[in-house]
Amino acid sequence: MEIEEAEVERRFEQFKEAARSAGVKLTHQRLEIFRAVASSEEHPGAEDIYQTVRESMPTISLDTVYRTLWLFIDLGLLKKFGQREERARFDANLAHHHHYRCVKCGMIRDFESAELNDLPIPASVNRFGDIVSAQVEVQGICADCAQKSNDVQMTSDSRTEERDKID
Amino acid sequence: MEIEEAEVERRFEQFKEAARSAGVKLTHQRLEIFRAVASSEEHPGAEDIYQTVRESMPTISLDTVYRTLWLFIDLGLLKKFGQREERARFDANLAHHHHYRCVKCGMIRDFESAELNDLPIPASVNRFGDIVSAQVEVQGICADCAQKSNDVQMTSDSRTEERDKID
DNA sequence: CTATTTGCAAATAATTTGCAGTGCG
DNA sequence: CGCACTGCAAATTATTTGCAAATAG
Repeated sequence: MEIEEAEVERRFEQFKEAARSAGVKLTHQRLEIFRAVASSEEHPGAEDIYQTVRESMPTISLDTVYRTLWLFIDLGLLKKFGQREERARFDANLAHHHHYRCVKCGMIRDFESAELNDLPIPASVNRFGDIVSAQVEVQGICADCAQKSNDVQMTSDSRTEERDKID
Repeated sequence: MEIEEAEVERRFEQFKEAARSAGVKLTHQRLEIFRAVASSEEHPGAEDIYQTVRESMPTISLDTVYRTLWLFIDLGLLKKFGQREERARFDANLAHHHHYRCVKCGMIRDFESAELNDLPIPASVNRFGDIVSAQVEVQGICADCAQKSNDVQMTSDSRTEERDKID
């Protein structure tokens, strides 16, 4: 279940470097939280990470785990699985299709592609289990959001507000 | 923003047929909820659907919307966007990669594929906006879950429990 | 008629926030 | 030694549940 030690170390060094150059403090909590994520191939949730880190650091709080994870994501040191889905979204299109989603506003649109319906899934995937279906998720900035960031142009620093709305 | 009327009607007739053969009652609420999802290309959330249906049916309650949506999904009349992510999950693998996920237990694993890293995204997708990245999501039943359902075999009807755990 | 389904209000679960104390750089 | 960071507890948001009244077939 664990990632190879060498890879964990590599991720870890890269992390420390990036954190320093971003000017964030390398606290014990942050190091442990990063290590917990980097050494798991489970795509753990916040609660899982909390439980893991607690073993070596019993006083850590769950909210520190959350704050730290979002911080790392802002810094590009971690990714969320899929975009953060704050809520369930529904689809009445039962045909095989693919998705485009805007990373700014969360807009999702379906599209069809016969070619993408028949993807060359590597044989190695079979080691995980059966394959039932597969589809493509495309991420981008939708036309509306591109428009908006043009409007705002250099009139203000929109970073803070963006973090709220999207991820 | 709306789906063509003909397509909505097609989905709607298919829905009524399927609901009848599943023996569920075709209440006014259910018809309106289905119509709201089928006529939107927004992949609306439960709250969005609630607000839409309320316009024609002001006394409907949000929990009816939820119950109805999950019912439709059980019946295969609707799909959720992505699998229902009940919580955020994190990934320290920053390289371009793809995902396998078990639809039973939610297990997620990364895999690499140079071929899938360069997908032929149809040009029509550009109408939505820029493309930043794209990856493949494979769904299946993982080896563990396949094992388990073998173990249980015909000893009991596991349907109820499954609904809890997965979707 | 009568089992389903609904609306309401209260319960959960995941995540976020305000605040005062703590420790990294 | 100051400001970023942390822990705590309370707040919020999405979703679920128990129960009595309403209704589809």
